[in-house]
Amino acid sequence: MESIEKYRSQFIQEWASMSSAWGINKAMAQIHAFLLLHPEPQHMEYIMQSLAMSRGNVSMNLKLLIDWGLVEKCWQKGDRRDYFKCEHDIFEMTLRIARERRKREVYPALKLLSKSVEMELIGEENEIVHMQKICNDMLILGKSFDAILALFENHNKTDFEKMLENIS
Amino acid sequence: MESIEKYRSQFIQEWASMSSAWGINKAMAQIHAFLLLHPEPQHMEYIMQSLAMSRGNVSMNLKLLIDWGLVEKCWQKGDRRDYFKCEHDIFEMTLRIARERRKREVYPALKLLSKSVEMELIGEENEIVHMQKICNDMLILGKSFDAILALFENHNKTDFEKMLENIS
DNA sequence: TAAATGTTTCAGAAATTATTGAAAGTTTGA
DNA sequence: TCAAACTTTCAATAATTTCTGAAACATTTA
Repeated sequence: MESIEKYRSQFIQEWASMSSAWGINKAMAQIHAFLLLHPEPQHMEYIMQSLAMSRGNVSMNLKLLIDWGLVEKCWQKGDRRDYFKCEHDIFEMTLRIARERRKREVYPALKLLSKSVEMELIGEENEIVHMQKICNDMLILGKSFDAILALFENHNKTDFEKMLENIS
Repeated sequence: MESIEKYRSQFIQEWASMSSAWGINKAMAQIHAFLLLHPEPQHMEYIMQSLAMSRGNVSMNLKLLIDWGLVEKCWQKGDRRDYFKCEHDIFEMTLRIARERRKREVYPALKLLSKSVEMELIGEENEIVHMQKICNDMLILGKSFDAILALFENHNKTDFEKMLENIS
């Protein structure tokens, strides 16, 4: 008969240890997992205490999570403190992550590639043709992935499940 | 009539500046872009000089690129130095990146989620049910993405293009 | 309006990651 | 077998990123 806190913090630690491979910082991953695993909204004091993290760090990373659309503020009546709740629907959560990554990571890459493809170069034929081909190929594949993500963003869970059935 | 070197290094710099958002280190991104944009294999000395990077750094990151399956060593007859060439087929390159990321990032996450779902907990009903549900939902969605990646890995470019046509 | 309660910001400190360069290691061919 | 040519490793250093905590800021209510 172990307490749930123990399993929760173990999960949070292990989840956060993978965060750098996924390109997000550890504190952000911890706070997100913490809110995800709690059924009810939590306030800052309790997050700070549970994760042994400074007020500044919690505040900054909650703000980042809000920017990503993964967490929002809410209030409990009779309590002046801000509470924070996260999206508990995993499909919806994934949609939001996909949307942000598309905006922050995919789009700048496509922009650089388009610019490179459009650039008109003269001289040293072989190498230029090669560079243009590489950029063009990356642009085409990049656009395909972008299209897949856009599609994912604009469909609901049922559509996605149907697509998965068709695909396999 | 500008020299191609200028455009090449500009591309390499801008591409590498996005690397941290994609979770890979700058030197690795630079070397990969450098080899990608050169039609012929290159040796270490030239990479070091072109990217103004130390021997150790180039050596280490070439090794990492080889581990990722993105670069391989080759030789030119009459020359004892190692030359390095990268996969120039962008679709094949993407396949290899997908395969590695699946192995390094997706699989450990699925493993943790499975472990958490299988864990038998007693007491504090509400919170446990919630935690199990979240882990289970993440596991299901994670498996779907893993399946999509696996599918991508096992098909060729033509299959992929067909899928894209059907999907839109 | 002022005290109480709560939140955000930000400069400096700490931790983490990346980079260098020189020494050790390896391979080749005379 | 030895020297020449080249590559790898790794301890020290540098750069970057993250975190802290205290001060500034904001809001509420008596």
